[in-house]
Amino acid sequence: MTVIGEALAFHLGLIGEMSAEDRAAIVAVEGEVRDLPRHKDIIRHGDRGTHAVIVLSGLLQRYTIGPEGKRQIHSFYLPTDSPCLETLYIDYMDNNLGAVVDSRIGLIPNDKLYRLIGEREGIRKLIWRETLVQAAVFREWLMRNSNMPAHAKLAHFFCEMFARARAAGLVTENSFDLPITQETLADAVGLTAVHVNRTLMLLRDAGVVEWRSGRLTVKDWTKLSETGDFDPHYLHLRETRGSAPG
Amino acid sequence: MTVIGEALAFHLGLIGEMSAEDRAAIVAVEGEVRDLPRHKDIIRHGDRGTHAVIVLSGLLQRYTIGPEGKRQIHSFYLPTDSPCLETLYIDYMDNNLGAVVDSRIGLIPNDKLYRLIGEREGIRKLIWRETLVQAAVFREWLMRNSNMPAHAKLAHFFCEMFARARAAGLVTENSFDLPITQETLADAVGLTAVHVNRTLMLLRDAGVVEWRSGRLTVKDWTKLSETGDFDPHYLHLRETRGSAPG
DNA sequence: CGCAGGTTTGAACCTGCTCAAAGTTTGTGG
DNA sequence: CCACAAACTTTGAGCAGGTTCAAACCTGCG
Repeated sequence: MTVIGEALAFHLGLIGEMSAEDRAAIVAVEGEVRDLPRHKDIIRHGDRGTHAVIVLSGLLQRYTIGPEGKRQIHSFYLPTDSPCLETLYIDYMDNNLGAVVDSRIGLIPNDKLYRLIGEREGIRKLIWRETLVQAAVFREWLMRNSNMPAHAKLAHFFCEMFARARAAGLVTENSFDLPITQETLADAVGLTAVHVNRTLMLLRDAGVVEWRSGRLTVKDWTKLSETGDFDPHYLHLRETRGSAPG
Repeated sequence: MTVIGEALAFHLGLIGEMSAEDRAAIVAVEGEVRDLPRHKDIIRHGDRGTHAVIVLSGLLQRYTIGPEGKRQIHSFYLPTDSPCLETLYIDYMDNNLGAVVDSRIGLIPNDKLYRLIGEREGIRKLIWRETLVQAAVFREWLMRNSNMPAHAKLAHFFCEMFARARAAGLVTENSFDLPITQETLADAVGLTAVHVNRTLMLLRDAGVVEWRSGRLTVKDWTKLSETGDFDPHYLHLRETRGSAPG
């Protein structure tokens, strides 16, 4: 039983059923634990992925840099999230993965996962499913960033992060760590830092959310999810009621 | 050997190597061929996917409808494309799949694919890979719709469709069928039909593309791909030179 | 205590939106 | 093969949400 295996089993358990045997097999997975300082990348555009990554603490981001230096963030990864399962069957990366703040990650050699996938159908299903859920999240971000006005974008974003944090057991008292800057948030939702700032003040004044020193508190979930037109289905969590706090 | 199996084998062959045995197994796959009239959906939000879909002729679109009736298109599917491979391991759909114009599709029962996936590692890899490539496309659309000005969005969109059409062997004389309306295009790139129209005229006047009666002709690939800052890597095509015409 | 990174503010600007109407093309029935 | 309707494209003019650039203001940290 390893920290990494433990985290992976926990995470996969959030999106599907797992037999005791499968769980045991996953929990036994070993890998390298590594500390990743803030702003450092672990995977770069063009790399050939050889390891799966799992977040143990901190926060990671997946992003690309556009031609005029514009950064588009594709997703954030909370502790127990595992980006890069896609490296299993994609030859080389078309985006970057880096640490938003000092983080601790686990690296699992793809070989180990290939073996599990080949031997255990249940695990194969779960890992495959995990990659599909991530695709669903990308689609939702596409919808959000293409079609929503600024205040709805922010609300939707907060809802997603809250729902995921909650499922991962990271929420206490309706708040959780979201250690990103307004600039970073702007790069995620496709707005300017300035405009994010102004919009944020509206949400704050409306008593919907509080966001200070890297910790987000949801003051009024109903208003927040209505503002962001948030429907957690796309996260395909087993416990979909995970969307409402309580 | 069936039309459906044939098409699927061809499509998977575009993104990875396939052994002769695997090819034979795929080509033998049977399914139901069905005609889908324009604007009719084959899969709806909330459905439980039981079949994989493969486009035989026409054009499909994947989309969601927002709260104010706004439609976001997530992707278009050209002949031989196969949306919905994800239904294999996702319980229910979080989006719709419908026909843009009268189309002919193949329906493959998931059971048949489960068997192939379980028995043949090569096929498993290819199908999984296909679902991952689609995720990469969603990420690219996210980037495009979040960060690019109108003219670049259109150019990028045309580049992608052209590159994919070309890989699928649908391009002749630098042109291919793109039977969508400006309204539909607007819903894909996150603009208004009016603004799409105006932007289109600029590209046309600049001699970059011609788009008339549902057929797109690329007049100047270099200018087009520069305008759209298009890099075909994310399509993960085996023949990535598929991006340049000629 | 002072600095660096992050947040807040202001004011002018511009891209893309809205609404509404006029053209044009496509398809259908007579 | 024409006539008509429906669908799609084009045009205009005013408007607004979000951007830009620049400066001031916090806040946490060494």
